[in-house]
Amino acid sequence: MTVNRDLSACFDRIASILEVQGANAFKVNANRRVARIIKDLPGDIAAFAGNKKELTAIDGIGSGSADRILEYLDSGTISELEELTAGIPDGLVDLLDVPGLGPKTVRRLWQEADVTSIDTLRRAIDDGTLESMPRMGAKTISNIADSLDFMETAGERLGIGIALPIAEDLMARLYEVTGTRRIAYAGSLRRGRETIGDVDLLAVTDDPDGLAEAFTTAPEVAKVLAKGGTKCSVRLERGLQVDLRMIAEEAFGAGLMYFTGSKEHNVALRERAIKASQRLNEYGLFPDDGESGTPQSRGIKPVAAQTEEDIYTALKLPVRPPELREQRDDVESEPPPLVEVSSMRAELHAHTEASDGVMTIRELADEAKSRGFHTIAVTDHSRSSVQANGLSEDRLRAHIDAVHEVDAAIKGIRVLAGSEVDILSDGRLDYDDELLAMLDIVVASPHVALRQSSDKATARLLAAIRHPLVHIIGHPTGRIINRREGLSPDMAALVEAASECDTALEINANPLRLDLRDTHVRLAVEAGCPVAINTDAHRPEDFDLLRYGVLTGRRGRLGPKQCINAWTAKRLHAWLARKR
DNA sequence: GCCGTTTTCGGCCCGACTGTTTTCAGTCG
Repeated sequence: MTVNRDLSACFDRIASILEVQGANAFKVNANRRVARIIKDLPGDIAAFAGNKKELTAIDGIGSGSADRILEYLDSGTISELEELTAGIPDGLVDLLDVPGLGPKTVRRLWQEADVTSIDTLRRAIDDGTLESMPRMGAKTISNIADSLDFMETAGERLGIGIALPIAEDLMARLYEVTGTRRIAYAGSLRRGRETIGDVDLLAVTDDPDGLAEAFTTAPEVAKVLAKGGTKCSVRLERGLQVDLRMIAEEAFGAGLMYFTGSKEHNVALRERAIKASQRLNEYGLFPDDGESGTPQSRGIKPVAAQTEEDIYTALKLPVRPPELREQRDDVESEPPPLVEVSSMRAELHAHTEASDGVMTIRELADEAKSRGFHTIAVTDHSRSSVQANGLSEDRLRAHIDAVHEVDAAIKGIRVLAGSEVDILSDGRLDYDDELLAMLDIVVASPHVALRQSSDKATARLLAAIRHPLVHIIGHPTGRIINRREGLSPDMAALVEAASECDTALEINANPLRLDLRDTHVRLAVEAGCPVAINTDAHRPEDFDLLRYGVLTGRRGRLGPKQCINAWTAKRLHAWLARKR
């Protein structure tokens, strides 16, 4: 799948160079769109080799892009990209990454001040070259310098597990401000993406100035980027940008929809509106009278604006949950029913102090019961996971008895004796079948050899999926977001085998993992294989991570019928018993 | 570059904020 990423980067680069060269903006966008399509493709782009017809069947990929994709798959290069690259200095495209610098400015910097890279830009600021350029005042130069400083310290996008609590804390603070009536988060956070670039907050308030003041002077704010009557933008100390938009209560739905995006979804909705002689913006859906000027500024009453549901309905479209607004489906397609946190009834992957958790079996069971679950599986690590205090065979036998004792003693929840068994690098499991057969549930997970080849990883995971005693494959790729790539198996082959063998693939809800990832979940859903959402709890508070797994499931179109944690106790236990 | 129930050309989403200049271009989302 690294081919997808590399090829996607090629199209992004083509777009960037064209942009700096001043090419038609729509041409630039078309290339960006192709880059995005390839990056989001759940399967390997190499599967399209030699098949132009299937490529152009994808919305957004035309004849020209298809040719360039085929050329890349055939030769590893795109001649057009090489020509474009030869026409500009190395490093020029990097300047587009500087916040506040766009293609027009980069072009001017290059042609008028001989700035061709981040380094030469820094020098041009230091030696005063920039000051001599027209439309380059002290404030602009100071902002560019700040951006360069910011880039040196800023890391990657923040994980949703960090960004969401930050947003919730900030929202709680803004709720305290007099006059605040409503606060919501939008953007990629609301769509449940695994990483977040910036946070969008929407507010309804009787005192916009007071709220803007409170927001921009909050203690965690490091820099105020913008402060206007309806929009403020700040950067927090840990680098996260937060935008606050103040909107009217009667247009809350329109604002929420607009700022939730995705951008591509918004474009699709606007195009839909235009076809119906309407105009859609963040203030509402308006009839288009053909006059110039914004409809809201001319006193035109919106057709819909109060809620998102009103707007979708007025556009004659099905209401789409935020997680499915990445524009991977046509806006007209009916979204399927999706899993919800409240529909989760079982936790099937959790640890106790026997391996690397902190709870006793009883404490784990009590915690699960307090969450309203009908089943909790005790799945401590197996013997090879030495770093996690994995259980020897003898310890596991004693542990099984201890779990069954708690199960007999506690009322209102079933406590299953299980194990998170290592899938060894060659696909064998870490315990003998005889011992595995004594367990109520087996979660098999890869923990070591996470850099092996795609072919080996596929064979390894297929062996575990097909093992007659395995119920669930835990965190199938072993990736850690922003830290470790993990395995890249042929996911299409895995979900097909999982479907045949009735083995569940896990969405590990830990926000550092989210593994399966959303695009993999979608493949699993399409293949019809069972999917589990587990928190992999080591501490009581880890049960709260469930929401991240549910968001990921929803982004993959996972419904409660296919999610084994949402099943009734009777159905789940019957399903587990079939592999015993 | 892509697209098409207005189809092979002509259009392609829309508004806020900033900085600099004095009416708007550029950037961003």
